[in-house]
Amino acid sequence: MDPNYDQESRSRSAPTGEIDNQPAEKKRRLTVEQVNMLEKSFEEENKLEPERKTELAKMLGLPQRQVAVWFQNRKARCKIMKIERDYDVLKACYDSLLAKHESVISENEKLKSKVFTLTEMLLPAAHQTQRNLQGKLNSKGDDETMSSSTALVPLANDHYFTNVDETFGWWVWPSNLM
Amino acid sequence: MDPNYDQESRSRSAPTGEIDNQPAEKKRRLTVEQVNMLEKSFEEENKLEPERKTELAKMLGLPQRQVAVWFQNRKARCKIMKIERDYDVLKACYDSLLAKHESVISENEKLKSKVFTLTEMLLPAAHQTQRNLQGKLNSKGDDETMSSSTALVPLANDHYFTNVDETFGWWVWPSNLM
DNA sequence: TTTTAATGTAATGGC
DNA sequence: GCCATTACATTAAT
Repeated sequence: MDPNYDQESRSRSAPTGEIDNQPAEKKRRLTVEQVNMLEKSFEEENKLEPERKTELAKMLGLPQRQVAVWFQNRKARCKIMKIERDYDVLKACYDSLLAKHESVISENEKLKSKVFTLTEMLLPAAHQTQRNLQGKLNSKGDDETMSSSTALVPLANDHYFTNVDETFGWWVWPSNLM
Repeated sequence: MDPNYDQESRSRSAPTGEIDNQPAEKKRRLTVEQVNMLEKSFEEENKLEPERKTELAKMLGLPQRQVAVWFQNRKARCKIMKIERDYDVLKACYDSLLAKHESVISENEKLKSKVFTLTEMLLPAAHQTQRNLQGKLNSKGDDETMSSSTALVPLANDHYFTNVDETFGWWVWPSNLM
């Protein structure tokens, strides 16, 4: 499945070679063993102390300079990988929050509807109270024509429910209902 | 300010062997003029057709290969810059949404409180209805000890208001209030 | 098969 | 030592 590119074909200089003996050649590509060891070492400790560098270089048969370069490049790679991970994490958070937000919005709508319903349910009581008061004041009542939409209490509508705090700002509750 | 390198190519024979004939040694860095021109050209057109490549190379005194490589690297840089920009944009969106979310949550709390208040306001009416029913059933009423928290209707609490749909699921509205 | 875009990796030089 | 830059290699896609 995976193309087994052998590690020997690319690296012309021997793995044991200290410094490339070929003058004009640039050596490329470390062997998989070298990379594995470097990777393992990097995982253990991101920072490369001079001592470790020397040790690694000797173990891998590489110039210290190359080991140091490898670590630097590895760190750089690490950094951009981090950026990508951060993006993915943030994206997930965003999506999650968005879902939650929509859920709350939905709940909000239901609550508004509920408040509306409850308010309408309170209208007869308010009406009753009002009628009682009126009955006491002028002992004359005609209430048959008064529907909820023409009640003394203004009919609640969407506008009133837009700002929750003001929903009942305009109305004083009858004392017998408080 | 900038070290003026000559633009003659370097490069030795590569395994894949490109057109490399100049024996000149390692010259890295391009001059600012070269970079400026490449940059300008890149802004105009991200894609590098062979013709443009030839023209640019001639204009800059660089091997075509080097121009091509520069464009490749420039694209790569472009990409990671894009990732960073995307992150920033997403972050801003997230913060904005979070603020909105919290605002809605706050409104939600107020609505719940409102529903709670309205429900309590409805209790006397419900109580009254219940008392009337009881009066008809057993003609015996003691209601003085009945506070809102011990009303026949369960007292609404936070739990009941957590899920809006169930807020009144447990209670049947008295027919005279519907 | 040839070319190239995209990606990965090694190396250089400046600060 | 960290960083951006340059260069080369490799793989996928055409």
